[in-house]
Formats: sequence, C-alpha cells, structure tokens
Amino acid sequence: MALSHAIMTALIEDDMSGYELAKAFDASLGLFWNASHQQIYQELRKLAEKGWLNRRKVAQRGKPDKILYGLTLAGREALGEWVYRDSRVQESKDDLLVKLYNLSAENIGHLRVEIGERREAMMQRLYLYERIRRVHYANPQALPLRRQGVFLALRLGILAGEQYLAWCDEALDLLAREQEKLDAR
Amino acid sequence: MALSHAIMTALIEDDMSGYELAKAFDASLGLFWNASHQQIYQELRKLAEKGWLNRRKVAQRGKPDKILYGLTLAGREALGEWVYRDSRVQESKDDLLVKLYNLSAENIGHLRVEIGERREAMMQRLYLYERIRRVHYANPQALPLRRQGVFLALRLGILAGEQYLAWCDEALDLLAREQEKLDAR
DNA sequence: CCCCCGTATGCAAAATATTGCATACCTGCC
DNA sequence: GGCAGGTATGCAATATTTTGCATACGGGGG
Repeated sequence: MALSHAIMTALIEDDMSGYELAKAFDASLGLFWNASHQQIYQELRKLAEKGWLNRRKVAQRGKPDKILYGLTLAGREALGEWVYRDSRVQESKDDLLVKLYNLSAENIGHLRVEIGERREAMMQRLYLYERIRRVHYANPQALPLRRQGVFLALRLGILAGEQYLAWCDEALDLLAREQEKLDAR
Repeated sequence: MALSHAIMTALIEDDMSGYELAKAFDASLGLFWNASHQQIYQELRKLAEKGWLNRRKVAQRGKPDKILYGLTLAGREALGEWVYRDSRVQESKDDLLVKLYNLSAENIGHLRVEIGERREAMMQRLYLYERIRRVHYANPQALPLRRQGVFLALRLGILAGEQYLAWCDEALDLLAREQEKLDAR
C-alpha cells in the first residue's frame, strides 16, 4: 500500500494530473519507486474515493482536458502518520545478477555486452542526477528541512550510481581477462 | 517470469527441496532476488510440470519427508537460452526514501532512528557477505568461470552495502546537524 | 502429556503490477 | 488530407506477490 503514499508525497507541493505525475515519477520519486501510468491512474481514483485527494477538471488550450489532483487535509494527515509506520524495503530484482550465476565460456561475451549496456544506462542516469543536484541542491544546508530530505534521497541515488559504475568496470575487467584466457587456448 | 530462472539457477549444482531452496534464497541468490516459500513451492510445481525440474520424495529420520527437485536436461537448456534474453531491472522500492521526501521538524527524530536501524541491518549483512567472500572466494581468479560470475554478484552486494553505509553516515550527520539547529531555538 | 520450535509443504484470497489494448484531442509535417 | 507524435485517460485480462491461514512430523522442556 505504499504506492499511494509515494503518489501523495509527489503532490505535497503541487497539484498534478495523472499524466504529469507519471512523468514526475520517471524523473524524481520514480528513481526510488516506479509505477506505470495505469497504476497511477487507478491509485489516484482510489485515493480520491478515500477522501485523501481532491480532483478537478481543467480545460486546456491545444491539449485534452486534464484532471488535477491535490492533497486534502485528510490526505496530509494520513501521510504524516504513515511516516511513523514500519518501512519495508523491496529489494531490487535484477535478471543480470541471476544470469551471472550462469556465467560460462559460451555466454561470457553476451554478459559483457549486457554489463556494458548497464554501465552506459547508469552513466546517463548519473548525468541527470548531477544536473538536478547542481540546479536545485547546490547548497543543501540553505534549503528548508523537507527539501534536505529530498536531497538525501538524491544523494543516495548518486552514491549508488557511482558505486554501480565502479562495479561495472570491475566486472568488465575481470570478464575481459577471463575471455583472454579462453581465447588463448 | 524470472523467479523460475532464479530457482533453476539455484539448482545448477545441487538438488534441493522447497524448504532448502527458501533458505538458500535467504542467504545467496535471495540477496538479489527475494521470494517467499509460498512462491517457491508454487513455482517448483509449475517447473516440474513443464519438465524443467524432476522431483523425488526423500524420507528422512527425525524430520518430515521432503521433495527434492533437480534440473532436467530440458531445464538446463532453457536456462542456457534465457541468459541471452532481455534483462530487466526491477528497481528496488523503499518506503524510507519516500518518507525522506516528507522530512519535517516533527518526524526528523523518527527518521534518524529508522536510518540508524538500516545502518545496523546493513552492517550485519556486510559481515555475512564478507564471511562468504573470505571462505569461498578468497582467491577468485583461481575459481572456475561460473563461480567467478557468482563472485561478481557477491562483489556487487559488498560494494552496494559499503556505499549504503556511507550514505547512512552522511544522512545521519546532516540530520543531526539539522536537529541541533531546531533544538537551539 | 502438552506446548513450543524447527522442519516441511501447501491452499485460497487479496493486493499489486504488467500487458495489451482503446479512445480522443491537437499540432506539425508532407 | 493523412499520418506521426505528444498529451491525456482509461478498461480488461493476466501475472505476480503477499497475507493469512492449515496441516503434519518429531524432538525437547516443563
């Protein structure tokens, strides 16, 4: 039941439509909590029924109408209480790690390629994180308290990303050496 | 559909029962792919029906009978092919990160406690990883290729864990300073 | 003898998430 | 005019995961 809280969290400062929320999830909170647009639309509806969000239609020029959602007082209270409840970590699930358990002379080339792709993707993501950090969190101590929490989450993303890059390099090195050994035969 | 492949991967070297598998998942592969015993039992059944696993009953002394599962040739082939298919990363979902987006003067104390608990838990896990590394992977280059793949996965666990500890320290520092500021009023 | 604990397997229901559509508006391009 | 593409919302069917049981064996302690 925590997608609901992630969504409400995204609405703390600004009202958003499902579409905007889905994109915000891609860029910010979604780095720590991913959700497809279908999930988001369904959850928004449920939250509105519960009275934690209000909805209003907004006509737009040149675009279809949208439905803006905002936190109600009840929603804010529910969110505030939730912070004290037990956290759960849903460990990430990664096929690649399972594949590594199956490393063989046959598939080593493929796994090197896959790791290389991961490296590239993580690099892109780190550029994004760094850009966000520079633009919005250049001087974190000066920020209001809540934003410092967001900064810490971003910081975790950055550290984790850098560590992942380091691992990719280490793995690629090891695999390259092993493949050389194989080729030498 | 990758839980099935994680299970088969766990059976590459040894036949295991559902119960043993559930515990092995806790300690090894489960660090990268978690599954409850219910999931495992169901999946084992499906895989046996598909012909990828064989099952045989084993009577034990002092314990209930168990059902041992082993990879069939078809299973091994399916696993071998799967390695070439697209990987997917299911990003981890962590309530704590969402909670940090809700940081406030009221809940800062609670969040410090939660992060402290995470730090402790990760420390314990790192001890386990390090123990495994020392016992089984003291000299990785000397290992057969497949085991080197397993080593790389372990290595990722270790690096990620160390990085997480570093983040916890950084976060605890920042939050301690902020709380001092609040208390000073 | 009874209860708890560890071993061992499982069902059923509910909650969540994914996949594959479907609709509709408007802009810009060819 | 047709078509692609971005905006915007949604349904329905599956698949996956979680939750909450339920059963049963045998050992050890009180």
